[in-house]
Amino acid sequence: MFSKVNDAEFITGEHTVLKFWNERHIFQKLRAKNAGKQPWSFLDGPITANNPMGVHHAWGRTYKDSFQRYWAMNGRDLRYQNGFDCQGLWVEVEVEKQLGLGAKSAIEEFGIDKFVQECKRRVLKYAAIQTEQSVRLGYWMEWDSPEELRKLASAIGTETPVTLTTPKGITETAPAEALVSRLGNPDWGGSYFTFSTENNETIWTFLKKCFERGKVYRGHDVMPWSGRGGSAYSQMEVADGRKLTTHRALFVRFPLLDDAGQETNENLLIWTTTPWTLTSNVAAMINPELDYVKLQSKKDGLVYYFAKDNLEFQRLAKEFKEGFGRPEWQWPKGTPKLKTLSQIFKESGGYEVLDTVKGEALVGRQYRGPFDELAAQKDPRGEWQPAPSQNIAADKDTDELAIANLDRLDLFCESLGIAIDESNIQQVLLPEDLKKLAKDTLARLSQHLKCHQAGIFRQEVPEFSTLQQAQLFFKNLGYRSNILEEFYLNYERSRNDHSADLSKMVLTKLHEFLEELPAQLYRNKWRTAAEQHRVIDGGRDFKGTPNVVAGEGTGIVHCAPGCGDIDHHIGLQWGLPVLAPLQGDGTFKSTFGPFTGKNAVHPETVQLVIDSLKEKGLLVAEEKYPHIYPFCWRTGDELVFRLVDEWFINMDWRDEIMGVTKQIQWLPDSIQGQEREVEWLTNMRDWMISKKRYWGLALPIWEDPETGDFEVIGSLAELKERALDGGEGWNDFQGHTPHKPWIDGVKIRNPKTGNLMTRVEDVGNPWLDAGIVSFSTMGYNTHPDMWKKWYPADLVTECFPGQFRNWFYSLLSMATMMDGTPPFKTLLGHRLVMNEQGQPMHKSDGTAIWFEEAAEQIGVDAMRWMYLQQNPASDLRFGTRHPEEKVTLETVNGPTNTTIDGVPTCKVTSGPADEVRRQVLIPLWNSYAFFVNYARLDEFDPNAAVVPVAERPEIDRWLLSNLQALIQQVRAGFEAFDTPAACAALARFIDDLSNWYIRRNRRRFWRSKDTGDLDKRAAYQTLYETLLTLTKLMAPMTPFLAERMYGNLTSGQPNAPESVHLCDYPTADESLLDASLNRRMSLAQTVVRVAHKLREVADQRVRQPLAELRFATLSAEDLISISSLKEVIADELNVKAVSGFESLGHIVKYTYKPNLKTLGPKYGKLLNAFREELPKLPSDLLEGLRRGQTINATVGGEAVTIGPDDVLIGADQAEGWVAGDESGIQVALSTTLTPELVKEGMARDFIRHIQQARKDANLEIQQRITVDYQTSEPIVAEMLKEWSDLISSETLANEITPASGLSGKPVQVGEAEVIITIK
RNA sequence: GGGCGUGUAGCUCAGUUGGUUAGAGCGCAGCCCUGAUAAGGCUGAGGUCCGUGGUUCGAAUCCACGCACGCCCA
Repeated sequence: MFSKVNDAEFITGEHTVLKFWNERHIFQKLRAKNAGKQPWSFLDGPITANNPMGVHHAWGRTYKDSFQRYWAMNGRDLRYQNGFDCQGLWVEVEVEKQLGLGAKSAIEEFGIDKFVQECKRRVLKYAAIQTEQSVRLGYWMEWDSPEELRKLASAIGTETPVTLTTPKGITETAPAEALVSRLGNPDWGGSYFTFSTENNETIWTFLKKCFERGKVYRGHDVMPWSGRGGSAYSQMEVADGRKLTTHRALFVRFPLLDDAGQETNENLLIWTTTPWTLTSNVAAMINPELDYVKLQSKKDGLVYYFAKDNLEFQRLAKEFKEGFGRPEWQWPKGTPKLKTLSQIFKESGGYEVLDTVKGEALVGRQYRGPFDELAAQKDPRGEWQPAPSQNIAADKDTDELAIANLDRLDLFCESLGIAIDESNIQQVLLPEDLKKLAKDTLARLSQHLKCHQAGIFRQEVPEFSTLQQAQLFFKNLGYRSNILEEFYLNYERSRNDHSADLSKMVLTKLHEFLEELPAQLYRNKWRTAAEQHRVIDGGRDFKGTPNVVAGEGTGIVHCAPGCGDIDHHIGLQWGLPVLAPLQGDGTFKSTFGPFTGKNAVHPETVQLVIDSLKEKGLLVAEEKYPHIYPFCWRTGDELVFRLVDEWFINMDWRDEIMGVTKQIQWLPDSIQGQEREVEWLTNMRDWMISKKRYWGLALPIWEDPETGDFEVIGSLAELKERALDGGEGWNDFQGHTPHKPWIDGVKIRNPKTGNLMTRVEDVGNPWLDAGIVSFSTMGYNTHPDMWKKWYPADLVTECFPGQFRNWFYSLLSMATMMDGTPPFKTLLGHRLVMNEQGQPMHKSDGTAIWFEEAAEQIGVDAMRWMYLQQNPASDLRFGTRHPEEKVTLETVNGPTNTTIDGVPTCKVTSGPADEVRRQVLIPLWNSYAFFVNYARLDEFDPNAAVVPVAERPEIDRWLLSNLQALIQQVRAGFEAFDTPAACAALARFIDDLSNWYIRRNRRRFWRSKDTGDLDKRAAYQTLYETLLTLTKLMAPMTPFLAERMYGNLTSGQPNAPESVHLCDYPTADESLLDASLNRRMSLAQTVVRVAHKLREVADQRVRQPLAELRFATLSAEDLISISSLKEVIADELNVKAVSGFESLGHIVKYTYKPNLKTLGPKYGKLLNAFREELPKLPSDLLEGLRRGQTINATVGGEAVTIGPDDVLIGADQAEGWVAGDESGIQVALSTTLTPELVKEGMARDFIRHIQQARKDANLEIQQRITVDYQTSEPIVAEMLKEWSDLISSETLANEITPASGLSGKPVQVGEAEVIITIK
């Protein structure tokens, strides 16, 4: 017997279901049921275990859970392993805050070991929290018990043994560190933690493979650096610490040199706010498109170049008046307004503008640097770390440019693609040949440069389109030979002067140039900074705006590749030497003469720079310059940019990764994931895998401090062997996880030198941790059979913006290196969760919605449906958090007014969730409630003899047929990872069920209980079957609601599985699928829809019966189809008669329009004539078309043949009828009312009002009443004479009596006003 | 600067190989239905289909150029 169903109360219902699952161990039963069957492999992307979950995490987790539930119901075996991302700076930052540690040195004082244990503790704490939240979402995974995780968290860092019970029921007793290092291993079960030893060790395996292929190398990068903090900062941290400050800014001249290397009286004028960086100057950057003035100072006759716009530019004029964008950032008192350059030169004796040139003209000019006397400037290599030399060799081999012996000019020409020999060299002079020569030369230059690029410069080589462009490129590269110039001049001359000698000269110079080019390029590598000072193109940033602009400076920017981010990038592009002046503590290195040991940002250092420049006569002017500058948010010190050593993986095997990428299905299609990933792979740089921090993967790189030799170790076993074989420190390390600081004590012997090798200090990039999981979590090293079973994953899913270069990238590249295969078959990406206005939600302004706030206010089923129905390619506008409205949440553990992390809980509203409830969940629930509540009254027995479907009424067969179609659609949706399609199909079906089937069939359920007729039983059985199937279909999507409905529908059914999630997923019964029935019903629904519209037009409410509806169709078949459903139509529309006609010509005026789609191809240009003339053809002729005949007519003066398909027929207004049409079906509705019809309409109104009154009075369905009414209209009594029996039986009224003195609001019965009361 | 994508109703978005009167949901206005329904249905108002030019009998759709926005890259 079913339990009575009341309001849905979705959220408390979810709580009940959670308890039910828990108490009955449903998840465990599901796993047992499918154990050992065909696997379906899902690989979870690790969630950062550093904060509680927000609603944005729930989207992906809903996909993950729904697909797993779907495949489990299809009998597949699953791993159910969740993942936590545990290592990295994000954890360190939070732990530092928590412990009040201000700087890197503070961490070291605190103790790296204790710090690392704190990081583990935090991760375990949040893993426990996220586990609880995920359980609330209904996310079925093999979860570790949150209590066990908390137990480990509190014990970490102590030696006391702890007893851990794992999800697979194994108990182990050991110190927490040892237990934690093994979390997630296949024997224990439970979530994987990327800090586990297996995860870290598998990354070692990967890095070893990279090393064996010669891909690991040491390079460098320039990072924001805090001297006192002793650490590099991320962009985010930098943004936090910005402050307004005043620097001593300098205008400095760099004397330009002539071709012979002698100083001229011309100078570049540069400007800097960081004087200390001048010590490491290498180049000067200009913007080639900008105009530069050539200005002569009257004081000493020196000539200066700087941006023309800067001469009169009022620098910081706006900031002087308005400040720097924040109220507290006003122009500092005592700092004078900035002078224009014009003013500065006027004050020192005046100036004269000699000329204006484009920046392009300066490119390649050499100059004398401001601190060339320093040893660092004379070091031939600077800090440049060449890429592995074998790469350069390899690239040289691919240089296909055949530089043949000059004696065989013909061969050379041939290599350039010009067929010619020396005997007819005259032909070279033909303009076409010159053109071709120029074109081919440029192409060859591009190709040639690309071949020699590696290890020398990084600038992308364009396909040169002009010789000037090529020349400029070479100048940027510091190419100093004049051969190119000569070639260029000869080429220009030969275009006008066709002589064989000149022609030969062109080819000779070209040959010489190409021959010399590599030597020139490689020579640059060994030139000192002092020898290489030159003007270069400053390039553009990622937005395409030039790095160098006129305005604040001089339009010439001094470039110190070891001291600035842009400088570094541009420097690498053009192959400049990199001078790194600073040590880790922010002081100068020993190669910087008088600066050695001085702090870069100390005022004394600035003074020293100024004094030195003055002495050399290079200081043009000095000023106080206020600006926003980054400071260390911990120490308050000014940040500097510092060159740091980093470790890289050379990604020159990108083609292999692309090959793997292309074997994967990337969803959704519209996002072009594969193309994006391939594009990223095409453009990406080498992978920087190191980070100068404490908590993370210990990079398994051991270095010989003397020679710089390094080795990558592939496993702890290998390390142990090496450490015990002549190394040291293994015994002290043993018993600890391979993290800093413990691992750092292990040393190995360099077989080449016999020196001890020490591990590099760095930790790893955290994307290594996440990228290895397709190997580590499936046991690649330790459980190879298991790995073979589960690899590759059938699905991974993740929020995609950003992941193409993060997780997806690391998964793909690591799998390519490890196994050469795709780590997953399908990737389903989804976009971001936004607020209702489409804006991002922020933690800081209180608009971020926490998971539990949404779960306990919106309901998890509604949330899940929202995610699943959302197009994954679009942002989801989830809802709004109202930070000012605090609320108390009723959770499964009782009321709370804070989130799991202690934030006060606030009101959350969501339009989309309301809609889901209104359109899907409530109609479904109401359908279910309708069934259950009538079935209870009727004592319907689900086990009663089944009425064969074939014997059930057509509408039952229609519903069941539609249900089979639905099963197919939902299955197809899941299998294509297209949940929106599945949701849409379900929503449509639920609408049909509720608003068509149930509404149409209500009366079949009302008949008194002892009737016991087959028709009624058929109705119950049809609806029961449908609802039960729906619960199974929806179980993966709305697991709670489905479980509740299923539980009640199957109560007292001993053979039914105890949970909907233990059922098999429904399979369509094709024998019940009746496409023609579905089509017929859909036609009838069309007729009904049109007729409803017509009632609207005629202003006739549905309760008013009408005499007749007539319809006509294009095909006889449709006419029969609709006729078969006449009763349905009549009843639905409240008309007395429904009749089908071949033509409605007698009551309807037909309109004919040309079907352009079919006529277009046949008659093309006549179409306009068709449009005009066809409707005007004689109506008897056109009528033939309606009967399916082909007619001949004259259109546009031409004889044409028109078939029935060539016209579109519509129905227009007629007299006494209203008429309309849709999709070829014409419908006419009689509007003439007889007194009988009017009275019947009144009766229906009367019933309706009584029913409303019953409802308002909350009467039970079966309760009987008496009715009083009062009216001044005699027609009411007349109506009742005829209709009181019906009214009484419909409303369970014992009597209907006229009365007087009734109070209450009169209601409309037909035209009459009546007061009706019930009791 | 290069590549990719997007531009359709107040908002969010569909729109098939080019075809007639460009659709849906939300919101707004009105009406209707309802003894399962705190739901639902219908109608209406609301459109320079980003702009310009081209191809075509016919363009939201195809092509070219431009504009705006987004993403990726350097």
